[in-house]
Amino acid sequence: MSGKIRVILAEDQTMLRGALAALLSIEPDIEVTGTYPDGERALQAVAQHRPDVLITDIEMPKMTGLELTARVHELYPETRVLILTTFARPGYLRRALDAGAHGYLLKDRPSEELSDAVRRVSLGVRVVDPDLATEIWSAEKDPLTERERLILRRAGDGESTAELAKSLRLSEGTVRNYLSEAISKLGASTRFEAARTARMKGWL
Amino acid sequence: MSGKIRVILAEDQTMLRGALAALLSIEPDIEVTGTYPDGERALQAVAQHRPDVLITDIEMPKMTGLELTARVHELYPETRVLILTTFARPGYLRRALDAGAHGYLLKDRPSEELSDAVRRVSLGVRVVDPDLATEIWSAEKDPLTERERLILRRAGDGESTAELAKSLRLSEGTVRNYLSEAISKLGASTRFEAARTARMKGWL
DNA sequence: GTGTCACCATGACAGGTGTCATACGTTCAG
DNA sequence: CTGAACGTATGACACCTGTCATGGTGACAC
Repeated sequence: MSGKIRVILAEDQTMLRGALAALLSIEPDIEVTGTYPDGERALQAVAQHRPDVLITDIEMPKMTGLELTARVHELYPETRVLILTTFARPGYLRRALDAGAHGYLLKDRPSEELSDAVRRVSLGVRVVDPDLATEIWSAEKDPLTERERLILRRAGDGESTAELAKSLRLSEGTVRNYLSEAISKLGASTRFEAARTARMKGWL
Repeated sequence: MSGKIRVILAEDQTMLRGALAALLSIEPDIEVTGTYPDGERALQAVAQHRPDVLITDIEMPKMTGLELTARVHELYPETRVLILTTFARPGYLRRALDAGAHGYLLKDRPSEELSDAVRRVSLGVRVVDPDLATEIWSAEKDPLTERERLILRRAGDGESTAELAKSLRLSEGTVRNYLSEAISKLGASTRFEAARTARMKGWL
């Protein structure tokens, strides 16, 4: 056989990051090559070390786990991606799979499942939380366009119309149009309500 | 010497619970007696096993870590309590210390610090995150009046000016005045920003 | 008793927000 | 090739929001 399964870990909470590394290092057939607190650094590390498996959180600074997944899948398809997240949102699962993730594991699953999932993902087997897998069929589809989603996310974080317009080099009117569209698609009545709704569904 | 330090762990996120247990079990002088997903069960376990140290999260189902700390401190004072939480809020730290906690460690600290904190706490030494310890003295006082706090909280949850006015039997102008006051007291520029700030400081 | 403060109110104003109608270029599927 | 969907843009309108000035009440403290 080809030696240990080489794993890189991306997770922003430091304590959890260290603890997961310890957990995985116990396994004789798994080797943790490195751990990183954000998507950007994890991506660099994947480029350098070409691990067998990348375990990544979704909500992280600088680059989300979903973006990271897409990049890794595109640039280094030999590296399999296992998402490890708190969020049991069908929207996230769908986007993770679309982005090329091989596994989707929840943080409230037993820790014993992690090494198992790593092994299976490293062999190219899909590993998806069974409850979520069924839910994904009955879930509504994200009605937002890429642009609407981006703008709604940032507006929800408190950026003003003017700031958004400037930083995206759009007119303020255009920004308001996108928000208006998003608001009506989500049945909300303000940008903040819309952002909350979308977040809950996992669309941001 | 008196053998290993016996530890009980209370943490609701299953994956983290398992990973922390693995992390601690690596240490030759520490023994994890049991791990529990909520405060009630942890309390029972403390009663049974009388561990040297109880590590507990704050936000947990059934009984919060702060309640748990108070009970354990009262009933089994030989068991030292180490709080392990995401929240760097002076308010939580103060309440934890008042409840009799011996340590307060943040989840974004390096995982290496955990076993160290356990050892020190087991010896009766206080272990408090240094940044937080200073902050607790300089912590600002809540500048909001009762009315401002109430209205800001509900506005932050998405209630509109009109809804607030109707349900509180105030004029819309009055509601806007309170919000305006709160916004300026908190140095914010919208009601939502103000609500977020206040929430972060633990004032809502 | 005279301040001070929380509470409540009104009116007015500037600026922000959500909506609507309309339009143009690009891309991609049929 | 045509239409649909998307991203972009403008202008105009009604309404919402935050601010400010100003004033009234009652409670409590000095």
